[in-house]
Amino acid sequence: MQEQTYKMNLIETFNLEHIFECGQCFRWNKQQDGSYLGVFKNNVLNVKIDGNEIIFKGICEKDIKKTVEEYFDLKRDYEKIKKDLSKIDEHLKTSVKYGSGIRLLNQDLWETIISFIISANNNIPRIKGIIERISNKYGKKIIWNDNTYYAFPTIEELSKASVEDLRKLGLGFRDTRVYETTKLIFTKQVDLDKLSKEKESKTIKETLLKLPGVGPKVADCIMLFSTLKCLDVFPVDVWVRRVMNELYFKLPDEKSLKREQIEKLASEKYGNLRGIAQQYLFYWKREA
DNA sequence: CCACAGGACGGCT
DNA sequence: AGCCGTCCTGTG
Repeated sequence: MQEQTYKMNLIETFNLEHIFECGQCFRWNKQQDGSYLGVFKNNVLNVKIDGNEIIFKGICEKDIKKTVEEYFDLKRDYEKIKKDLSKIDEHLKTSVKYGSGIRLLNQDLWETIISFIISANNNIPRIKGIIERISNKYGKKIIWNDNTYYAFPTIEELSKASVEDLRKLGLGFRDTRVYETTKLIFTKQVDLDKLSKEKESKTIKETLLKLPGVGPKVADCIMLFSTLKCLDVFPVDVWVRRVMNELYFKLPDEKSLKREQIEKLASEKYGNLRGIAQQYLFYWKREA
């Protein structure tokens, strides 16, 4: 495959750190020169800010412009979203200002499912390591500039892995969850193509919850960070619980609210864009 | 060496 | 229905 380049003017709603360090992805790494390099599908891409330009360069299966527009959610009007969210209250206004360059990536559904099953009870460096090892072992090799990269394995490729294989790669107790989920998806007992066509968030979530290792939080992350792009979910992890409690309830850390109560509040307060609101709040509190 | 951090799940009430 | 111990590994 041939190297391609695409350049566009830098916009307010595009910041490398905000996009890649807000917890939505695990295969992007900062380089010496401040650019980021990542693998998604069969693409290897470098993204660099140079003065007033964003430069995308790498190996792409399809046209790089189309690939980038889709993956970086460039067709969505984040300026409008930020304006709307900022009107809601001061907390949101502050967090939107803080994470002004956040965009929600359109990541491959299959990869996102497995990645977030691995994320359960886990920290980001370890999650990244596990996904890297899975890709190195089961994914297709991609060579660019004499460097070797590995795509995330396809459903079929990962279905070759046994529970023991997965355990050796450091998944811990998540090995059986990944194994069973892969089997359900490979045999189409859970059909991802059908799921992708489904429109109702409620129905999508019900289906995702059938997968071993997918609970309420992981399901919400999959819906928000993949091509499913349901913006009307509100993933509640310990950090979000802390932020919401701190901002709106000020209960002692021990007696913080239940997930359902936080979801309800988010739904009432933030409406159908609450998924994006969650990202601004999360990034803000996590970094600051 | 032990304590802790991080969601799903199953067993219990 | 809700609560709680357990699952595994890296870090301090």
